[in-house]
Amino acid sequence: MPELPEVETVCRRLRPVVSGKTIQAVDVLDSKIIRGLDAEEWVHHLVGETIMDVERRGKFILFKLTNGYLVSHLRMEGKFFPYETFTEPVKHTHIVITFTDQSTLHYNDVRKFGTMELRTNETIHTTPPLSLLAYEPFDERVTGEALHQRLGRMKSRAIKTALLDQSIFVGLGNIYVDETLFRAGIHPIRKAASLSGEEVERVRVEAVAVLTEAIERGGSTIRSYTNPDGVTGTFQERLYVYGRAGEPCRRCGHEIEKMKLGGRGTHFCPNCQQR
DNA sequence: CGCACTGTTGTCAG
DNA sequence: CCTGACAACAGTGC
Repeated sequence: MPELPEVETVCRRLRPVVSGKTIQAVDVLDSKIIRGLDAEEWVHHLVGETIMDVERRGKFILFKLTNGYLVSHLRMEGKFFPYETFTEPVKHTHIVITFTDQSTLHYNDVRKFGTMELRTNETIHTTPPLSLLAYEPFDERVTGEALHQRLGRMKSRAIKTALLDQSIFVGLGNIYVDETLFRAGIHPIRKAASLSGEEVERVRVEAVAVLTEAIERGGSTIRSYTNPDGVTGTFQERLYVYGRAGEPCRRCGHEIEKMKLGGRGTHFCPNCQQR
């Protein structure tokens, strides 16, 4: 379920629930989720570890362990369900972590795109996947000037495609990139290199604003099937373009359009976002 | 039934 | 290098 605001919301929810707990057992119901190690070795490393903290880097969740980190990415539909006692896993639950106090944490993922892998304290930030990420969007090193320079080298890419590239800008996914470009008044198919410094700064400011507001509202809950983990955001009520094709623009009343760009559904207002 | 679509990203070919 | 297409998977809706 995740872009940066949803992942941040999950981290905030899980942090008080799992911090300080020690792993007693791990059941791997589908090993496809695990990367890098055999399921057996992976489980062996985890058992006995205490979760010291839950952090976020981009769209990754970092479980800080006594030794190293468990790095988790939810991709399209990954979810964590914490339970106070033993609970029968629901459909599409692939990993069950049992703590020494008998509480559990279930990883559920309908499409099985999500991943979990182990990293040491030394290598976590210097090896993929985290080493491939740009700075956090709230980092002061992310300036309009730096972004403008980087985008200026992308001869043929559309601005939307460039912003979805996590090595260029971290945290935006298909919802928030469309919202960012609407707020900045930039058409999604504009060539990244064609944006002026002033336009790039506007994009940066709006991206940070959208991400911040979405975090405050607990993220967006789009395809709203019930989540037992209680993570249901309300930011979907504040969306200007995503999922609003055919509806009137909240700013000018023009009909919101939807097109295909780089294989992704792309929503925009043809009046507010001129080419 | 068939096909398009879905909050992601790693891989591969040109 | 850069870029776009596609795959990984399961479900929903038309």
